[in-house]
Formats: sequence, C-alpha cells, structure tokens
Amino acid sequence: MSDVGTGENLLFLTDEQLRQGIEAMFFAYRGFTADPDRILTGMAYGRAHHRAIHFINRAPGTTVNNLLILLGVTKQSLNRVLRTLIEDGLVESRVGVSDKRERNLYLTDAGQELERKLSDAQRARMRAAYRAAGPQAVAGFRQVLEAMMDPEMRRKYHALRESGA
Amino acid sequence: MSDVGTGENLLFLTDEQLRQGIEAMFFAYRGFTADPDRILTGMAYGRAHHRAIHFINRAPGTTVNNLLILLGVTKQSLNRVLRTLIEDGLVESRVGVSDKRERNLYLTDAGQELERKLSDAQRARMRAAYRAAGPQAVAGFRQVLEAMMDPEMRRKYHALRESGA
DNA sequence: CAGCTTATGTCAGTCTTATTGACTTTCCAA
DNA sequence: TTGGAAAGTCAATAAGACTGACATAAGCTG
Repeated sequence: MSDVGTGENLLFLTDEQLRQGIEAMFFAYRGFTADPDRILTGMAYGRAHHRAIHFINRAPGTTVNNLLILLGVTKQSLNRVLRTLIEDGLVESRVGVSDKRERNLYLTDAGQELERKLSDAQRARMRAAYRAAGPQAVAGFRQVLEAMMDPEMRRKYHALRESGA
Repeated sequence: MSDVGTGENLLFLTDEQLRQGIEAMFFAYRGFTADPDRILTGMAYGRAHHRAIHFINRAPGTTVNNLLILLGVTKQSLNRVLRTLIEDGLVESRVGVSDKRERNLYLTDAGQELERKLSDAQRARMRAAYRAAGPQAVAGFRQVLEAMMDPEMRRKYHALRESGA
C-alpha cells in the first residue's frame, strides 16, 4: 500500500511515519469504541460500565481490587459503576471464600446477555478488520500493540490470556 | 510468539482471538496516551488540548469546522478548548482569505514548542514499539488499524497523509 | 488478645470533557 | 435580497474521573 515497512526499509522510523501511526491509533480507537457506545446510548450505562462488564466476564470471580488495577481507575470511580450494575442485577458480588474481606464479582444471566450484545458489535468490527488485513497483518498488529503497553499492563494482558485461553 | 496468524491458520478469527485483540487495543491505548497525559498534568491543559494542538500542527490553516469533524466533537466543546489556547497565545486564529466567515488556525511559536514536547513523548513510545516489533509488524499494524476506522475517518486520515507527506 | 494492615464501601467536593439547545454576528451565494 | 453556512457564545446537564476523609470488617502478627 504505502512504503511502510517494505522489507528492510531503514527509514520507517521517520517522524512522519510515527505521526501517521499516532493518527492511525486515534482514528482506529474511535471506530473501536463506536459500536458499543451506540448501543449504550439510551441505556443508563456508558463506556465505564462496558469495561467493567467486559473484564468481569473475562475473569469471573475477580476481586474489586484486581478490577481496579485492570481498569486503571480509583476505587470511588469503579464503585459508582459497580453499584449500579449490582443494583440492576447485571453483576453479582459474593463474599470471598478464603478471604472474607474480598468480594468476588460475577455476571448474572442478564449481565452475560448485555456482555454478549456489546462484544458482538465490537467483535464484528474486529473480525472485519482482521479479515480485510489478513493473518500476517494481524500478527504484526498484535506485536506492535503489545510493545506499546506499559510493562505492568502487559503482564495483566498476558494473565488474562492464560486464564481465558 | 502465539499461534496467531502463523501463515494460513484459518481459525484466527475465533472469539478468543478477537477478544484478545480487543483487550490489546484497550491496554495499548492506555500506554499510547499515558506520556502526553503525564506532561499535561499540572499544566492547565488536558487531552482535548493535546488533540487540538496535534491536528492544528498537522494541518496548519485548518478551519474550525474541519477540526470539529476531525476530532469528532461539537462546536461548543471545541470552542472552549480553542479559546483557552488562543488566550494563552499557543494558537492563532486568522480570518479566512477567500471566505471571511472562516477562521484559519495556526500554532504560534509557543504552540509549536508545546506540540513538540507532547509529540516527542508520544513518538518515543511509538518508536520503541516499532523497533521492538519490526517493519513487517508495523505494516500489519497499520493495515489493521486502517481497516478498523469508520470510512469517513479513513478518508480524513488519508487526507492528512497527503498534505503532511 | 491487641494492634496494624488490607479490602471494600461510601460521602463530599471538584475537574475535564463532552452533550443539547438557543441565539447572534458575519458573510457568501443564488 | 434573502437563505444558509461558519463561527462564537451562553446556559444547563451529564459521564467519568479525581482527591480526601472516614467507616467497617476481617486477616495477620507479635
């Protein structure tokens, strides 16, 4: 397509190339969040609820503290979101088994239903992009994204893959 | 690394693979914005100011309306940001030449200085990620991101490349 | 057991970014 | 000349985040 990374091109790290990468991230992230955002508009929920639901689904039984770190928000901020989800019967909070101070979080059936609805939309876009770009491009995509993460988040990302795979 | 896209693997579009892509986007975007956010903390500016500065630098002389569409925000929202940047002498607003209703936006020297400071940080991370992943991965990264954009934003993205290259 | 620490929850106040709606001024163009 | 477009502004509102302070329950350690 362009001259980016055609083989051994040593100039692929010019400022211009990097700026284009920055803009690509910006515009792509807009697309990435657009579909679930549209679904959530009209419901009483926003992107923060989506994120909480996603990770509770992904790591069932996770504690509040773990979710806090995963999402990179404060306790107070998460609590507001979590409270409404629990009140609305989408999330269940069970007292920890080994440590009764902890709360283990699970999606209820209704929670799982919303999760599927949201992730269906997001995965459809992801799937279309993956198909259009091809397997080799997907591998590169994942490599660059991973290299862009903060080390701590990269660990969290890998931990999810191990439990979820 | 993993089994993602090793050649002709036809199963690379499983839900699990797509979920991992979604999470990779989430965590990577956090890293992507972390450095400029850190710099802006303490200044009177936020991420919205960064975005405005970025695109004014990228497309000098752009109109308010064009910037609106580029950033995907409302006039009122942009105006608040733009006003402070103009008041603080980082952005200059000149009456349009051919159409006097329009305002053409430019960075002042001070504006360019801040732009460089912010983009240096962001590009450094981008550069490190590109280096770690290699040219071929970068090409794939760009392909997938582009496929993920809404068509209208893809056009805007290309328009920037033409003017900026 | 006493005291420290951890995990969670909550209240109050603030900030940034964004929204919708209404209205004005300026000015281009049919 | 009149309609509509570009920009700017005011007001009210919302989501999502923050800090700081405080409370409760429960685990851990001496």
